[in-house]
Amino acid sequence: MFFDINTQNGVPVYEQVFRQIAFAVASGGIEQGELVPSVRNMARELAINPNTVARAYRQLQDDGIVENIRGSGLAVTRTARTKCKTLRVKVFKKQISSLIEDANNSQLSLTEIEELIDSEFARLKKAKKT
Amino acid sequence: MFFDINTQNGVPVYEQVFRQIAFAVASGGIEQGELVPSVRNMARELAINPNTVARAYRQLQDDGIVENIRGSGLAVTRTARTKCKTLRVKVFKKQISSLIEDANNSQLSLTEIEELIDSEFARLKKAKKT
DNA sequence: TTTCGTGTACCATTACGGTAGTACACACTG
DNA sequence: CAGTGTGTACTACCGTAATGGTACACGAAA
Repeated sequence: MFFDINTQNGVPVYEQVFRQIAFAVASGGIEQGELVPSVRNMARELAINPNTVARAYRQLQDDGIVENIRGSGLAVTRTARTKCKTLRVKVFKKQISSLIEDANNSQLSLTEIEELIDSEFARLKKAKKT
Repeated sequence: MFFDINTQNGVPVYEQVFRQIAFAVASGGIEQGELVPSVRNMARELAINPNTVARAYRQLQDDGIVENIRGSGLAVTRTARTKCKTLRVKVFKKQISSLIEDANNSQLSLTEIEELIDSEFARLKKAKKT
């Protein structure tokens, strides 16, 4: 399991841990029923405080991605993979919605916004080919 | 000139002042060459600290929307209206770019992202009609 | 039972953003 | 020149988010 933590980019460490676990689950890097690394192991490996890891794990529990097996650790739930995906979609919807709304509230028409997004996609697709 | 400040929604006060001035300029509410309300007047009117207003004004200067006429106040620049628009577009591009990139980095394909955005637009257009 | 490894709750510390208070330099106006 | 109104720099305070340190409760394993 490879994780890398960047403390310089403004994204909270616990958030990075959360995302990377969720990503590993979604992409099949961790199977259902499997235990995630213990709070302390993970903390040692990443050279961060156990409590920071615990915070990420708590969030994973709140979202139903892992569950507490008392005395053993945290296991990936049966529905985790689906949940990761729908959760991601949900978050994205919220973000895109508020972004568009903001833009529309400050002198950008829906048409203009659509054009800007289209050109961004064109850029990305082109970049991917190379 | 009507401004309303909301201290409960998490958006910094200075940011709200900045946006509302920029919006007023972009929509023609304040003409070029016109002076914006003085730091102290604006502060009194909104019942906030002059320094908070000053911070917003400084940002407006940095973006070339107003300029300092020593002893008189801050005047809307000749190019302000254009600048407001291009600035807004620039900000939006940056936001949409990082949003899409993030999503694409976590199990969402470009195609899926495009579909999500499309459905969001459909929702908005429908909402606008009513 | 004893030992060890789980997660977790609680509190302290730190860092940072936002805001406020004060004092200053300058230019217009009379 | 005197007085008033500009913006601005400097400093300090406050709240909150992020992280770290410690102690606890519980279950598995020997």
